[in-house]
Order: sequence, then structure tokens, then C-alpha cells
Amino acid sequence: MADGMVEQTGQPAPAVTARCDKSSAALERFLHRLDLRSRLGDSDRQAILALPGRLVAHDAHRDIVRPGQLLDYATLIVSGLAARFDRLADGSRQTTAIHIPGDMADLHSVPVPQAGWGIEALIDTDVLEVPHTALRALAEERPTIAFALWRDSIVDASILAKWISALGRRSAAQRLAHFYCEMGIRFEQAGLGARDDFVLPMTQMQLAEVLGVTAVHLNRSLQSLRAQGLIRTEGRRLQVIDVTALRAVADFDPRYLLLDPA
Amino acid sequence: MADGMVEQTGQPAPAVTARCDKSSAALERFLHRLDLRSRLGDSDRQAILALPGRLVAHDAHRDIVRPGQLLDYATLIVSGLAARFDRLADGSRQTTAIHIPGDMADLHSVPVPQAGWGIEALIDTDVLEVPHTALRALAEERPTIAFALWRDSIVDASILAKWISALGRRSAAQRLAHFYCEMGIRFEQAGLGARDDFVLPMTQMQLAEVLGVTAVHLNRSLQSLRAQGLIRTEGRRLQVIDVTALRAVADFDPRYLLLDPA
DNA sequence: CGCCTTCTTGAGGGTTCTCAAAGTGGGTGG
DNA sequence: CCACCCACTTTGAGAACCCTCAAGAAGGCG
Repeated sequence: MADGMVEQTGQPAPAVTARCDKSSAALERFLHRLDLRSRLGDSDRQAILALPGRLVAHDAHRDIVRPGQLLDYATLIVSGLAARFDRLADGSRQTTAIHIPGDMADLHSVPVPQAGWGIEALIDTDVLEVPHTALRALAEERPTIAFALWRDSIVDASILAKWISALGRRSAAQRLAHFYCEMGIRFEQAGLGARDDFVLPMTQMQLAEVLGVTAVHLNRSLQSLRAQGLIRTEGRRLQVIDVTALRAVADFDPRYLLLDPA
Repeated sequence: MADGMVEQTGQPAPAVTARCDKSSAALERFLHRLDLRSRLGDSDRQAILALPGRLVAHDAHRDIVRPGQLLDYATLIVSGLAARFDRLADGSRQTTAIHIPGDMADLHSVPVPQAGWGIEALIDTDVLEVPHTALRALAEERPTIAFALWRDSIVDASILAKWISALGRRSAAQRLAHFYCEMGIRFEQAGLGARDDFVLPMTQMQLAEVLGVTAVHLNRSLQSLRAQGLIRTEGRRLQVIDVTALRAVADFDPRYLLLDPA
């Protein structure tokens, strides 16, 4: 139960400095993410970079946040990959969001601290637990930051809305193509790859939980995209052979990612 | 183009007073909605009730907000029913949210004024266009209101996430049952009916666009719920015969509507 | 009465699911 | 270094769910 919550196991000597470096790097990533959509002043940036937090390492396949948990911190992804999910009565799960380094995976817990969701580490994942008190204080003192955080929540909601139209109206192969397009842009914006060549460390079962299909059908959809000459995979690395064609199949328009600062 | 945007056509004499009454009533509904999830002070309440706005009537089946429109106001539903939707390349549509009186249908446009969505009037619908400037000023001056608005956006996102798991993991009949459960609670909370007896003025085609199925299949799913003795319909009025059984079919848990103030 | 939208029914086909089993590759212990 | 194990990927076959196309009822409105 608790052994997933130990701090930074594994690294021998430079635990403390490494911790600081990782925290800073994560806050810089988060700031960069906010910068993509909001115009922040220098003092706002300094305030964000000065946010406190506790660095925690989570093993793959373990819950970072359990469904129903009452939170007093928000979870900033430092490294790795995390999935927000909803659990159904029959035990099946549906992923509702994927979070990459620099994402505040449950920023929405700041105004709503009772989790209705869970967050799982898809691979080994380090997170920074940023206290709600610090984030709330920042938002109260600095309207610019309050708007930036609100806007970041809207980005999250915009992606949710797009996934709804994908699930409602597109075939499994189209949804997969759309998801690859989205993750390509997001990884590229975060400095973690190129939109046509990036590492997406998810199993096919995890992808299936995102796309609302079984792992068997996901596998067939994936083969369909490969057979059409749209993508190539090498282990967990994804190469998009023809970005334009993949986008056409997916009906992908990146505007919903809200990458133009207002 | 513009003829859907005329103010309050139809009513003969008491246009101005009616306009004021309707505006006040709508702001009171909105305040009530915020009250369900946030603790506001008296001065905050007065500030919300003093919000300015332009009252506009929209005919059924017309766009209240066109996809891609640049907005300088948010749309408060005064009466009627509205759907937020996403349009796909092939012309099909997917509804991503349903808004009832008292909902600020595009509150998210305050931090993100460029619409990636559209909003359609499902029946004749009056809205109050509340200027972004007024909402932003309120949020900047009053952190309590800023949090209440942010929290309201999170309620919207929580519903989006739940719809994703419904679309991904549930059958059409289960999704329909879930949608009926949700709308029952929302109408009841808004003082517009009881959870087991309310008027949902949507055509089956409109319901199908919500649930991501065709109108034909929606009709069959509806008949299935009727045949199971779960619901009864009389025109647009819906009566839930067995709330517990309907919830069991839908795997419905109302906590995602976030009705406990933090 | 006639027109229109909405609701309902039927039949055939495509997508996706379930169940089952075989192939692949990385890690671990002998 | 090899054998084994485990997680993951791939394949197959039949069934369930949902779609498409089409046409017939039912209800509101001029």
C-alpha cells in the first residue's frame, strides 16, 4: 500500500540535490506550459518557480491518486506518464486524460479537492506534490496566475470535449490516429520529441483503455494504420510516416489544444 | 444570419420590464447554481446579481454561438435548452454538453474567448449575454468569485469526463439511462422538476447526438428502457418508474456532479 | 385536408466484442 | 548460457451491438 509512496528510492548519493534539480525542472516545464497559453509577468513567473512541493516516485501500474481520495495537493508530472481514469461498477476502466511531464494532472483538485477520478502511473513516474494552499495563495494574490490556472483547466476540458466527439463519432482506427496526432503535438510542445517521431511508452492495453475499445480491437486498428503506410512503430517509439495523411484520417485540427495565447 | 440575434421578439408591450425580470431571474438561477458548490459572501452575491447583460431570444434549431466565433460575452441560459457541440469534417455532429436554465453555457470562454465549439438552441431559448469584461473584473476583484467560477468550470469538466467513460464503456441503453439520471438531478437542483418526473424537451435525434448513436438505434434503446419498466414517456415528459433500477442499469453515482460544497 | 417533423419498424451489413490460443521478447534464476 | 516465466502482442472464429437504407405510422400546424 504505502511502498509506492517512498521518496526517490534507487538513486544513491545525490538524493537532495537531485530532488531540487528535478523539482525546478518540473516547475519550469509547468511554467512553459502556462506560457504557451497565458502572458505572465516576471514576478508571476518567479512565484510559480518558487512553488513548494514534495517529490514522490511511483512505480509503473500503481495508483498515484486513488479514486475518492481527499487531496491537499496537486500532482505535477515530473517524468514518466500518467493516466486519469474512471472506474465502472463492473470493474472496467476508461481513461479520461493522459498527462505528460509538465502537466499538472489534477489542477482541478485545487477548487475541487475530493477526487472522483484516479490517476495511475503508466510507467515509472516521478511527481511533485504541490500543496493546494500554495496554489490557492498564489491565485488569490495574483489574478494573472488565477486566470492562467483557470485557462489551463479549460485546456484540459477542451481535450475532454474533443475525446467525446472522437468516441461518439469516429471509428477505433480514426480515434487512434487522432490520439497519436494529439500526443505528437503535446510532446513536441513540451520539448519531448517531434510530432512525427516520439516515444509513447504505453502498452496496447493502456491505449485501448484510452480509446474505449478492447486490446484485441486496438491491435487490429493499429495494424490498419500500419498497413495504410501512415505510421511505423519500433517498440514504444512511434514514427509518423505521413503527417498530412494521418491528420486527414483522424480529422485532426490542433486548435482545440489552445496553443495560441489569447 | 443575423435574424436569430434580435432582442425579445414576440412579446408586445412589457418588453423592458420583462427583460429586467428575466435577467434578474437568470442571474438568481446562476447564483443558486454557484451556491450549490461554493460558499459566497453577501457582497459576492450582490455583485453577481448586479452583472450586466443583453437578453437575446433564439429560435429552436439555431446556433446561439457559431463554431469558431470570437466571443466577448458568456452565454447564460435564461429559459429553454441548449447544446454545446463539435462539428466533424464529414458534417456529423457530436453534442458535448447540455445546458439548462441557470447554466453559464460557455463560462470557459472567459479565459478562452475563441470558440472551438458551437452552441445550439434545442428549443426556443432565451439567453443573457454577460460581457467578459464584467466577469473578469469580478474575478480579479473578488478571489472568492474567481474560485467559484473556476469551480463551475470544473463541474463542467467533470461531466465531460463522465460522458467519456459512458461513451467508452457503456451500451447505448446504459448511456441513455445515465443521461436521464443526470438530467433528473440537474433539473431538480435547478428547481425545474423532480428527478423522477421532468420535461426534457429534446427530439430523439438530439438525444442521439448526445449519446453518439444514430436516431434509429436511440429509438430502440429507448424502447428497451420502456420495456424493462424503468421509464415512461408522455411526449417530452419523462417519468422514471424505478429510480433505483434505472441507476443500477446506468451505473449512476451523482457525486461527479459535485453537489457537496467544499 | 395536406404537409412536415418526429417516431417507429424491418432487413442486411459492418464494426467491435468475447473467448481462446499461439507467438514474441525481456528478465531472472539455475 | 540456457531455461523458464511473465507481460505483451498477434491471430482466429463466432456473437453482439450498432449502422445504413428504406419505408411506414403518428402527431402538430396552417
